[in-house]
Amino acid sequence: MRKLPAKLASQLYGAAELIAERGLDGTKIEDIAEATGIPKATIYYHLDGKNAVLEFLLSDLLDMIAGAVGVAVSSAEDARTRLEAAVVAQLGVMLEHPFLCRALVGDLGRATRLPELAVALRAAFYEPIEQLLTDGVADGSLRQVPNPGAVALSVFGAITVAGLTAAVEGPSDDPSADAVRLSASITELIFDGLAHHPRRGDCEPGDGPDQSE
Amino acid sequence: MRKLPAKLASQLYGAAELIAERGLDGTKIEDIAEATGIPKATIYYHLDGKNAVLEFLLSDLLDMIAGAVGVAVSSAEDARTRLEAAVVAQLGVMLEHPFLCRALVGDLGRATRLPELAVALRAAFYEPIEQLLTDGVADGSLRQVPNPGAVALSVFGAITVAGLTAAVEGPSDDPSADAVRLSASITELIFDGLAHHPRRGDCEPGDGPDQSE
DNA sequence: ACTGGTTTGTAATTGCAGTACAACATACGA
DNA sequence: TCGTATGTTGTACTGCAATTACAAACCAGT
Repeated sequence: MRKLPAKLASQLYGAAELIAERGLDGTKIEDIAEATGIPKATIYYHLDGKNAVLEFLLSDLLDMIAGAVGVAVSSAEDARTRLEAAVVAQLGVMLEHPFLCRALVGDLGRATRLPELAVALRAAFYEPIEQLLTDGVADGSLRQVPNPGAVALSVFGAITVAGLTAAVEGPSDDPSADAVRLSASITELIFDGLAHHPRRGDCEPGDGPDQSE
Repeated sequence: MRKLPAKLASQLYGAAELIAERGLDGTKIEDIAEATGIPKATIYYHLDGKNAVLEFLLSDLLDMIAGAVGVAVSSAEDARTRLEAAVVAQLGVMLEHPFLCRALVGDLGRATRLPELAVALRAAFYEPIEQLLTDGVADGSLRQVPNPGAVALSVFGAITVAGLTAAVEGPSDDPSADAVRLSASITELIFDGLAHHPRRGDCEPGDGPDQSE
């Protein structure tokens, strides 16, 4: 796993769509060779096999996500605001790279079984959120919940599943606009929930039925 | 895909742990034969191949989930209450069958590429939630959101990711107690959100900071 | 031109899924 | 009891595709 020459790296992306479409199993090394223009022997010279191709592509995606989220998270705002920014950032990268996302979903199992990727996955998706939730409690922008771990996981799930689904459903014309739209829905859910309650600040008891519970 | 004799079906479960551990790729048909005690030739007599083994195991899991959720959903309560029950039901089944869940995560890609399973997946996980959200708006127990589809997807993601992770992390001594605990965290998130706000009914403006937005 | 890394074509080699088939078992009605 | 249909299983075989081996270029830099 030496560092792959840049030219080859860029050619390898030509295999992303193929893998996304058919899964790694359904993709022969020969197909990858043909799609990328890199001969089989050369692929094997640089990479350890088919898995390594996937690993390369996905770790790149995860790095991009981790990077974008990292920027979003390190602003000076309160945690709630940074969480919103992180969601937009994460979805932005995902929608920007639908094929890689599809490949990720399609070979998630393999990905989690490749140790490096499993770590990168956590780092890209889960850890920033977990951190923001605890930050939010500290700076008062988010409320304290009884079981932060489980909640962080659910938030992570909400964002990631929505993003992956959107990415899988179809490449969009304007990924970043879609990312903003989608993240608005998600943040509304995770901040305000689905129950009826007065919005922050206003307080009309007539707003929702209040019998039960 | 005739209907597999009950005895074989039960033996097949012996392969779940193996597949969960190593993935379907890493599991040879011979291994499955050995683990289940069903000879290879017999497996091929009844099933169409390795994928069919996974398909059998997972469709069974999905049926169980769909069944349990179906019961939870069809009570006479309001949608919000039924959604809580559905979450408990879904998590209950998942935690009851950690190996199957691990196999599901591990071979999600394959699963979504097997048409029958893809449908069963939607039916077990996503559709009941989507339905409950619209029901909830109708009966007033949940509020209307701007983009119901995206929100349903996020709710689905929140529940499912939390459940799968819990199932993957390790078999528990008391699955149903864990399911209740976990579902409490999740429902709190999806109903009340993470922002500070007065709980339904009470209304102290001093409760949360109110400057921004 | 020499050396050490790359690149690539062309064979092997290997492992495993899936298939073929024959022998055997079991059930059940005639 | 026999015959037939259906299931069970061992064994050998086929075929595909991943991986490896290797030799012949190629391309710096010195």
